[in-house]
This record gives sequence, structure tokens and C-alpha cells, in this order.
Amino acid sequence: MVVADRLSPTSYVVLGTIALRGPSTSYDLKRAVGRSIGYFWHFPHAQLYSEPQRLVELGLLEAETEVEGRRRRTYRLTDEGLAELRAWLAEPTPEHFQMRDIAELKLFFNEVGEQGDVARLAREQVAAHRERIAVYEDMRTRYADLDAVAKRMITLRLGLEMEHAALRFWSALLDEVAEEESA
Amino acid sequence: MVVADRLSPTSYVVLGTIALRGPSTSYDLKRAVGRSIGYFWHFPHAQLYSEPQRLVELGLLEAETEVEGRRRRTYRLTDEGLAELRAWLAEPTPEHFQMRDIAELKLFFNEVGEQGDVARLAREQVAAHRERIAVYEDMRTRYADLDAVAKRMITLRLGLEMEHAALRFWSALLDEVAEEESA
DNA sequence: TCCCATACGGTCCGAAACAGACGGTGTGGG
DNA sequence: CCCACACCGTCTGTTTCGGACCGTATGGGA
Repeated sequence: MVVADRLSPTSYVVLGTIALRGPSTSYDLKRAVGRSIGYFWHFPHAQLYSEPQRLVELGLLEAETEVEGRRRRTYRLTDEGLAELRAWLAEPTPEHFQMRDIAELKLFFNEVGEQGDVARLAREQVAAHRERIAVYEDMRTRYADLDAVAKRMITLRLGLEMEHAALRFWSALLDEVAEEESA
Repeated sequence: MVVADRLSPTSYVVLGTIALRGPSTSYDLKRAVGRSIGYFWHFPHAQLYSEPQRLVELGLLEAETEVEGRRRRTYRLTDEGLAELRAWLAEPTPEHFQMRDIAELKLFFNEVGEQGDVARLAREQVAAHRERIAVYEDMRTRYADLDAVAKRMITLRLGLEMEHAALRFWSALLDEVAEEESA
């Protein structure tokens, strides 16, 4: 799917939010975002106006212009849009510095996806965080007795704490989901 | 200090790294960043070339151009640069969605700062995370029995886990630092 | 010896993203 | 009737981003 690489996280926020809420105007999106994922995912409201337009051009949304009163555009998901969103949810999450964020985003929109998506995501995340923890632990032992960098180690500790917390979360989630599936 | 608002996190990464390593070329920065804070703070290497130049213009760095061989520029901190960096470390960390990142950054460079900086930072962070946790808990109880959003709650759980982890870290750090100070 | 692969060191540029100022349009109340 | 204010949206100049691209050394294999 070629459109996919013209899409950014913001695109999926828009698609996902419309998928959850149904047809929406930009302002609706603005408020919805502010009250929900806006808590952990930031972007300037201006993009909530330009992004849907782009998505219309890509055929993932369709716009309907109100004639009476203020001319507001209402966007609704096309079949292609829904397909794209679901494909994204089903697709492996590229490991990356922003990994946590992307994964959170996918998790947030999970209900739009398919059965196994959450489990897959969780498995990936468990693996990724384990790996990261290994890297950090390695750094820690390697520099353990270098006084010069001792002070910097503290950041590492924070990193480890966070990684462990994430790992705990995804592991627990995986367990829950696995149980459900086998039930 | 008027220069301060021409500075971005990236600027402080540059200043801080040079403060820690001593005079450095852009390439040095590139590698140093890659091996240390690059693990949790991303940016494209191109900025490690343009940013120091900007900082020279602002008087926070001075450049020395090697004549023989390849013409590489070595940057060193000026007194103003060090002052600026220390001021930043001492300054309250604006609460923000990116708060965690900024705080991590300050923590990483803490050894350049003054005595009380870490404690102050930790106190701020403890307060900020507590507040955030309160907000999340509030959301949770408020939406607790709305089936419609039940699936979305899962993200909230992740958020809470992470917040708690951060809170634990900063609290522990605060204790340690406080002990040291009173000793 | 010469050539090629690879690491080093750096520049450049088009495309997004960003912050946030700005500007209309309803609407309720004094 | 008019003013204040919340609503809704646009626009713009600056940064940032990713990543393609380009020379220069180096060293090791043919």
C-alpha cells in the first residue's frame, strides 16, 4: 500500500479518532483529542485542520460541506481509510526511539483493529523492552566503576525504571489477552 | 537573559555535552550523543553541525578552526555558555507534555549544575507526577462504568504505570539527595 | 602496488511540523 | 442593541526533520 508512507502518526490520530467517534468536524477532533489522547500525545490544533484535507486527497476520508449556516466540513471514514487504519494496527511496530509513543497510539485505537492485534503488539513490546533493558544493564555493568561517568548513571537508572514499568504493563496485558483468547 | 529563549533542548544538549567532554568537534558530539543521551533523546545528526554555529553567534561557544589537514572546527564553551547552561539547570522546569524529557535532560547534565539543582528538580518532578496521577485517577473513576470507553481505558492504565514509575524514581532520588545534603 | 570497501566528517535541501497570532461568526446578557 | 466572549478556523514565518549526497582517509586483499 503506497499511501501508507505518506501517513504520519498524526494521520492515524485523525483516522482513529474519526473511527471511534463517527463523522466529525475538525473542531470535534480538536476537542476529542484534547480530552483523550491529548494527554499523552501532543500536537498543535492547526494540524487537525490541514491533516484531514490531506487524508481526503489520499482517499481515506470523505468530506461533506454543510451549506447552511457556517460552512463546516464534516469528515467521515471511507472504506479505504478504515482498511488503512486496520492495516496499521495489525502491522508490526517498527522499533524506534519513539516506539513507546507509537505503541501507545496503537493501543489507544485497539478497538478498531482485529482480534489478535493487541496480543501481537504486546508481544512485540515485551520483546523490545527486554532488549532495551539488556542494553541498559550492559551499559551499567560496563561503566559501573568509572567514576567519571558515575553521575551520568543516574539517568540510566531512570531509564531502567521506566523500561521495567513498561515491561510490567505489557506483560500483564499479554497475560490477560492470552487468557481471553484461550477462553 | 534574552538569549535563553533562542535556545531549544538541542542547544542544551550541545552545551551540556561540551561541558562534560571539553572542547569538541561536531563529529565528536555526534558520537558522544550516540553513545549516551542518544539512547533516550533523538535528533538528526545534521543539527549537531548547525546548532553549534548558532551558539557561536549567540556567544555561548567559541570556535577554533584547525588550519592543517582537514579544516575541522573545535567548539569550546565560553563563560557565558557555561552560565547559561547552569542557569537552565537551576531554573524550574516548565510543566509540559514533554516534561519527562526535559527533566531527564537536566538530570543527565546535573553534574555541571549547582548543589541544590537535583533536589529542586526532583521535588518539582514529584509534584508534577503526583498531579498527573491525580488527573488520571480522576478520569478513571469518572469513566469507570462507561462501557463505550472501557477499551480506551487501557491506555490510561499504561499512563498510570509510567507515572508511578517516574514518581518512584524521583522520590527515591529526592530521599538520597536530601540525606546527602543533611549529612 | 593499486583498488575497493568502509569508516570518517560534513553539507544541503525539500518537506513537514510548529507555535501562536490573527480573524470571522454566532449568542447570551446587560 | 451592543459588547464580551466562546466558538471555529486560517495563515504565516521559523524550525526541524530525514536523509541523500559528497569528499577524504585508511587499510587490507588481489
